[in-house]
Amino acid sequence: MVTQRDVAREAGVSQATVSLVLGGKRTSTLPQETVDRVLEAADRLGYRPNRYAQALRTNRTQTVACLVPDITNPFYPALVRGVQREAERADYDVFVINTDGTEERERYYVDWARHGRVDGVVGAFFHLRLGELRPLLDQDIALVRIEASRKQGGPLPVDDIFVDNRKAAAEIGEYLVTKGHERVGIVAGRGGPQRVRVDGCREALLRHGIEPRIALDASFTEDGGARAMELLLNAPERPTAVFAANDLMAIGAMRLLRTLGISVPDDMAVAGFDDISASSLVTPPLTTVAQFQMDMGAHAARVLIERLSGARTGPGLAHELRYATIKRESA
Amino acid sequence: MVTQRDVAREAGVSQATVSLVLGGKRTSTLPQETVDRVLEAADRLGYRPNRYAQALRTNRTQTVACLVPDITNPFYPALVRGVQREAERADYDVFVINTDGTEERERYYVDWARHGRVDGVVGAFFHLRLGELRPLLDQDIALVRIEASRKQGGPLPVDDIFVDNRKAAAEIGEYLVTKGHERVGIVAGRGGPQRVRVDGCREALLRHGIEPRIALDASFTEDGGARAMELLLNAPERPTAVFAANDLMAIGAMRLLRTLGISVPDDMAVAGFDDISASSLVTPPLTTVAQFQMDMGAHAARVLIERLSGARTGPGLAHELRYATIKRESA
DNA sequence: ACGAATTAGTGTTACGTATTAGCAGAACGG
DNA sequence: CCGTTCTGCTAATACGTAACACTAATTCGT
Repeated sequence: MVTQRDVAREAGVSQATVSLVLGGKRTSTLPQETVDRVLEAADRLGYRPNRYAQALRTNRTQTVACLVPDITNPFYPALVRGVQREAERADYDVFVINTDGTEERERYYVDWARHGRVDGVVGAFFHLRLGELRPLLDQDIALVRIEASRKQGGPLPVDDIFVDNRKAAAEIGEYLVTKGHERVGIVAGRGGPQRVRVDGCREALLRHGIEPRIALDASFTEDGGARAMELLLNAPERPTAVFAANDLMAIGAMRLLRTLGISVPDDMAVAGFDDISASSLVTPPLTTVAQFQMDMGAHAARVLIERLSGARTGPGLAHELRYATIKRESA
Repeated sequence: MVTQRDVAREAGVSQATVSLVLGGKRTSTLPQETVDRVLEAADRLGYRPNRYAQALRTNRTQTVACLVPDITNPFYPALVRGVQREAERADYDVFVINTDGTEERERYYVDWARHGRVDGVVGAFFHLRLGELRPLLDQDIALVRIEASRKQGGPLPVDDIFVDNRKAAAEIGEYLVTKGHERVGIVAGRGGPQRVRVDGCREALLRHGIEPRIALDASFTEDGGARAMELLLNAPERPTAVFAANDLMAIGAMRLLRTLGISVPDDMAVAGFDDISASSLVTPPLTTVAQFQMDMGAHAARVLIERLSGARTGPGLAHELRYATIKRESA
């Protein structure tokens, strides 16, 4: 392992000089000749800075954490990829952490992040509120959140990246109404961003005098979607359309409908949310809301890195990103 | 930030003693009373070791890297999750890196890993051979590879985790034959694990006197699958069944077939490989080979950590993991 | 009773880097 | 010609930890 001392010996200067040259600081305006000599020596020996020594000295780790509920949830890989792309550009490494969307693990990893392993965090939190994230800021760790609705900005330097899930869900609700549906069901999991989606859709329907029947299931997976769908089917006044708060649940619902011989969209229209890759592949293809996760991750990382470099200061901003309703054949 | 010095002051001992106690080494068998006092002080102050200082001192980073082509490829998230689960258990953090399956990026990140940021690497390499990975070993960085076929083990301490893709693909070939198909096409991308899949299926077919027509496309995506399928359709003696070397290509092929009004499986049987989550959701559900990616990742991480802890030594082993052919409705 | 062995620690150092303080010599001003 | 200001560098230090080499006090063996 080549150190600055080795480079210094090779170039006939001191370690301090090597550090000055490689640090790139113009504080002590070294003559070009010396700079060249050092750079050439470093290159010849294949010098690479020891990030751990740098971190110990500077308290900067060139590392960020990306906290997501579960990388195997098809919503998150693209988001993570976006973060990684921008982080790589700025020479940061990325720890990817799964919180499972549990409060315990969210807490655990916020605490973990507080203890010097990272300079900043991009996180999608299901449980933790700003107050509980504050210890991060106190430790001078930058934080960008991925959110499902606009949070009112306080004075803290926490940026939010969000897609207006409420509005998007409302758009789906409106769409179902324009399609002539008068009895609409909503299928959702508990917690996470599901709540605002349910609310948004419901509000839109109420504006048209439609009170949707809402079926919740503990888990927002295919099975959960099927179970919740079953609840709706067994209730009196079966709906003619259903909005599922995410695509997995929508697909689970569609599967149940198929086994029961209920045709989609003729007997039951189905719409989802997220536009996971499977959504365009199922039969019929799913009407849903796309969120451009890669953009979200990339934007989050850019903002985080601006905070870290000092290019961005002051209270955090809410960055609204676009969505798109994708009308396919299921509704 | 609480350091050992703070704990030492609180407990009325020296920093060296704190290090001994927390290091857990029984070298100098301290009396329980002192141990308790130190532990209690550490707990009271909320001491957390500074990993960067530890790394600088010990050359051990408690960090591993997981190199995959692309986290947004549905094959990899579960694999990554498996790695993370086992790494977390052993108190390692995980850098997740996307190589895009390009030689340039694979090289770049092998070089990156050589420079002290990680203790070990779990990697799925498309291009780099053992010789090019050797620098890692020379730097005493452990390496476990994710492979698609058994590699003959040399003396190097590199473990391979693999599923016998050749055999699995052969099984699909056999299955198509038992279904009565006599003209079979194969659709695949170039490079990566696709080659052994193509070979395995082809060999099985040849054993039954069937020479498959093979259509390659540069990219192993849906679009690539559709393009390759088109080649097969335009050729004389159109096949009655097609094996796609991964599910994305199979799904792309099925999509094209649907637009052309060719019924699956009646006019054209389709089989894939990987069992990505979308495969069970498409219509008709796809016959394919499941690989239990989470197990692969977890096993890889366990082996890696055994290497790091010294629990495993000597030449690397090839660890064969199970697969399962999943017969659904598409073939 | 006395040397040897054990116990219970401590002092010190090194890891590789960034940074501050400062030094020797040259250039400069008057 | 002497004091001042640059220029071009270096010595020293600190970051937090692990581990080696010690020591002082106690216990043990015979």
